[in-house]
Amino acid sequence: MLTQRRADILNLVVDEYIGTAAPVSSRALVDRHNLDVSTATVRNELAALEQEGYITHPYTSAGRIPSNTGYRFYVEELMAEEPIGADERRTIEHQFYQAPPGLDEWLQLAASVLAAAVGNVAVVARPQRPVPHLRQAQLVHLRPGAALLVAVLDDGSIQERIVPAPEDEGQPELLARASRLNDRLSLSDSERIRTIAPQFEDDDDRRLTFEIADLVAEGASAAQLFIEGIRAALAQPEFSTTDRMLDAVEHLEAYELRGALRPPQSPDPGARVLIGDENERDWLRDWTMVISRFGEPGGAVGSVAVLGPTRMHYGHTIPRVRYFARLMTDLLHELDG
Amino acid sequence: MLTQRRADILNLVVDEYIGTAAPVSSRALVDRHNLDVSTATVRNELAALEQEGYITHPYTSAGRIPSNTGYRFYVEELMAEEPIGADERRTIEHQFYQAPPGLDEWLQLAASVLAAAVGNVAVVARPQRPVPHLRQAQLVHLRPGAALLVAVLDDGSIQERIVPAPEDEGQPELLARASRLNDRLSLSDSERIRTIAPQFEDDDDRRLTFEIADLVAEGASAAQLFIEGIRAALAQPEFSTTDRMLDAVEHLEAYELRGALRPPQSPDPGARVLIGDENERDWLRDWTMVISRFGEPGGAVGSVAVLGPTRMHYGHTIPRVRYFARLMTDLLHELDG
DNA sequence: TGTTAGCACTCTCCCCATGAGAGTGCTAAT
DNA sequence: ATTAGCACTCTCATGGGGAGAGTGCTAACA
Repeated sequence: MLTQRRADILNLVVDEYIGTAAPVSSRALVDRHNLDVSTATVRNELAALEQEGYITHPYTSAGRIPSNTGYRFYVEELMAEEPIGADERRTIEHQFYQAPPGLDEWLQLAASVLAAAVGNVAVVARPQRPVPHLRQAQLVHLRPGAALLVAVLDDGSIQERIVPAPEDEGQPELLARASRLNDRLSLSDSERIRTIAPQFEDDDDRRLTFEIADLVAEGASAAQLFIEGIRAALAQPEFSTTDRMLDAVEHLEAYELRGALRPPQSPDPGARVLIGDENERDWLRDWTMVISRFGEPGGAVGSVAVLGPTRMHYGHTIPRVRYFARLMTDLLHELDG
Repeated sequence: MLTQRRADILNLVVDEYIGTAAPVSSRALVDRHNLDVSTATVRNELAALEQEGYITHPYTSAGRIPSNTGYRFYVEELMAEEPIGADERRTIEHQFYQAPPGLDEWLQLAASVLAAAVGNVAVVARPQRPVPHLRQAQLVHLRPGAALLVAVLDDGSIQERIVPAPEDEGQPELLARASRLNDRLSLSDSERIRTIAPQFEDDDDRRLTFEIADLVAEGASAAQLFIEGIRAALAQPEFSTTDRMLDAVEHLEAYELRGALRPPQSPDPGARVLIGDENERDWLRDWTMVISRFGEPGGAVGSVAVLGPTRMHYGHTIPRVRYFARLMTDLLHELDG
């Protein structure tokens, strides 16, 4: 365990490094935080902290930089959380009540406001149920022999597909068909829909039922992501060379991020912090991800996450990720009545 | 007008510069294209071409670089188009027939295949009608007092919104309402829907009709964009400094690109090429945009575009943009029967 | 035993001079 | 009209040098 003074110094080193992005010297610590010991004493403590693995040296004679272990200790024991002031809260919530109401609008807004608040990449994943159920299916006549099948699921998402339809049926017949199907299939998951299908006498009904089962199953696959703040994140000194920037750009897109976030099982009240190699993906080795799940247990669950360099303003970012997750939970409630 | 030889030399300069991204010297021209004149002669011609504004000098004694006028002349008079081979065509089309059928899937695929084919940013805009019409509206019961209003438009897009509903109505009543509304509103544009609204006796019907008119109007606003190939474009020497890369990243997002593409009026058979300051947006000053519209006149019209540095492989890019526009037109036909 | 002043040592980074190399423009000859 | 020849210009890579920032260590001190 670290002595009090050592912990204090580690705290200062991390704070300083987060602020300046430059290796921290003993002089800087003493001068800027009026410690009542000399730089030599601080140097001794720094050497000890390095010994124990909390900080490193880029080269023999530069200042100290926190290691991943250092960051982890900082996040768990030292960090002072920067609370969200009433003003900030009001400004943010105001934007949501001014925006046109609607889940997608709000998710988009959340991503961009959060990104602006933390100056890093913000990712918001649309809430999903692990097993979505059909709320209602609809058949829209397109032309003889083809219709648009639209399925509204219970997590609020809409799936669509063009399907073959009986040549001689127009909109009225399709409406009748849809209501016949809805009577039997409404509120079922795709598995159940598939088991019901064979019970339909009519060939077309049966075929359409399988199509509906497919659509419902699709609803459980990839969640839609809202990504913002790439430009701000890339402006940081960590990406000062073009190749690092290219690497980042390559990975900061929906497909890759979906993999990094992974499907949420259930909401969690706090925020998980994954620092550097605590992330599974290789390309995230130099990144930190702060992630929180929102929604109701048993209901649709989404994610709010912030991605940035390991040198991240943790005390600022973590409470804000938590706050946005809570906010989204509240907004979901509002939609559900 | 340029003499034949001068035009030939300009052609070579542009080809060479497109290939190497380095200023072209008289020596390089003579050696690599076994001209039967000396470098001195070529230098005289280059000086003349510079006089007439087709090429420039980065500094006193470097090779020549095409100017925007040079590129324009090249595109209109000199460029050899690189036709799309049967193999390439087959590979591309194969991907579309392998993909799950559906407009969005195809648009996404088009963006990513085109981006890979030209090594630059590809943007595909979802087809829209200038004045969309309602195909069918649907009301899905969410909870007492609220329903999801879903509108399917005649360009295949789906708009949704949560709306208040009479407290005591369940799904059956809402279905009846929807079919009542559809009978009157189907195939109307938002303007007409608004004029029909007052004819409804029932207050809720009237209110819902206005909501539907809103949704249909929204369908005419921002087109959905599919953007791919950012990473490839940024890897080019034009973006060799981080600030240029940051600039590019900042602008290469849906909101900005929508402005740059502007809503299409009607399909065009060819491809428009906008070089450097021929673009309206300031940030596109160093970019070239090759754009083509697809769809049927009078129907929904979308866009296929490629964005890259003015030093772009025009002979390769232009036919491919044209080809993808034709391909998308064909695929639209397939969806419409 | 913990703290501190002092100092030698190390490493980076910026600056600048330098020289090679690439290319042009011009002139005079063909 | 073309070309050889040459002076001239500008870039870019290289390396040396010096300033600056910081450390680690030692020896003195409370």
